[in-house]
Amino acid sequence: MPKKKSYHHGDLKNALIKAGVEILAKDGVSGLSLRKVAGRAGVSHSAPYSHFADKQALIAAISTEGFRQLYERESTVADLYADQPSKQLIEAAWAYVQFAMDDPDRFKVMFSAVLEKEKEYPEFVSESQRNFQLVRRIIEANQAAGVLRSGPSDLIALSAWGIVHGFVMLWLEGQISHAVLEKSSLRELVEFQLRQIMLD
Amino acid sequence: MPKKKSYHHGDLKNALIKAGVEILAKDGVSGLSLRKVAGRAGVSHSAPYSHFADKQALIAAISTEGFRQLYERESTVADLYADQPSKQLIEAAWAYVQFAMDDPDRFKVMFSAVLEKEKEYPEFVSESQRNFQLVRRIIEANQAAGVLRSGPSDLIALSAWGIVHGFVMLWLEGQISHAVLEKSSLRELVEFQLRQIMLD
DNA sequence: CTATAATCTTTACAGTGTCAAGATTGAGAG
DNA sequence: CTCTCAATCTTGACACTGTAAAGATTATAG
Repeated sequence: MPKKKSYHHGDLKNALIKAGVEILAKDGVSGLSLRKVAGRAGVSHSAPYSHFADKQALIAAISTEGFRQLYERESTVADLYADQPSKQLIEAAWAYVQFAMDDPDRFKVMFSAVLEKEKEYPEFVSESQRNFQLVRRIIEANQAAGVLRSGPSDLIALSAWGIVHGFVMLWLEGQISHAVLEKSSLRELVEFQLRQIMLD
Repeated sequence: MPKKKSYHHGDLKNALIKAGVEILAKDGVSGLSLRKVAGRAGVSHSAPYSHFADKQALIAAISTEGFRQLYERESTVADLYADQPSKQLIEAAWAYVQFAMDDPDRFKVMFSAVLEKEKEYPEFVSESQRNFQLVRRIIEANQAAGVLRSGPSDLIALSAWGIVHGFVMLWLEGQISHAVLEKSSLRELVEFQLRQIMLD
């Protein structure tokens, strides 16, 4: 890990991503500015432009890194419960929710960056597709075990992802009333949501 | 509708909300600035501060108005198919998706404004709760008709809302691959998603 | 009719993203 | 080893942003 104090930073690109994640966690998405990121990395305000075309590009890089870590967590859980499909499904969903709650603002940014920049940020696209393929594998294991209905696994994966993602989003935006939250823990709620698409 | 050209606008508050919605549709969420909104309403750049505490407050008002219109649409559909629960459910979901697609940026803003400002924007809270109660009524009708599993209607409503909302969000952020979209129309996809939680 | 409060304008300031020009330096060619 | 050049970083500038303070205008209540 180079950390000399010379004119050239050495690994500024990654340092900026890291600084961005930290600022995101501390000041939220509205507090994320290029200049603050540069400052935190100990570099002048327009140094980032040597590594990123614009602010969007930095955000895309942060998002990409986020998807990498998400995959790391999800695949670990998936491997751990590879022999118990239904548990695998629920624990993976729970890991997803936890990931979102660990750093809500980064999570939001991950899903508000790209739109149709598929051409501009190919790494982001491939990383997010890798995550979807993992979900799909989990769904197929559950179909084989009779836990989920048969049918096109990509569409069912979309359902499973959608139900969990939708729940997380509604939770993050405070749309889930206290009345509901008092009755059950978040963990129980997530499991209940998923069980809606699981066969008895 | 007063539209005189005097010093006092007459109905600036609503004019600002309207201008905001228009800018949102044209320039997207990143193009929404208080100054542009003021300009479009034909007023100086800090006139909005007579009606809104800050930019967040304007956004909250736009969101609140959005939820009002959403309720309008949803309740119309719900009334129309009141005697066919399963159709009522699917058409309501489809109306939700269409609402999001009509104006994606406004839809996003509606779900990215409040967080825990429950105290600061009570109208927003009550309006969004009104929408949830409507979903809940639809769910209860479907439970009574044996279309949905029995169980706490608030939790099942959360599932239904979550699955549709999650789908919309993933769609809006380009997370739904072309491969999936080529096989089915959006309408078919939405119906497929919902059928995951419906009994056969 | 007049005082007051609401509404709108003007002016000002600190932050922001971005660009252009220049300074510094690491790495390869000779 | 030295020279050169391209990559990297800094400085300075610009237009635009949100927001606060002070002043102008006017509707309306008393």
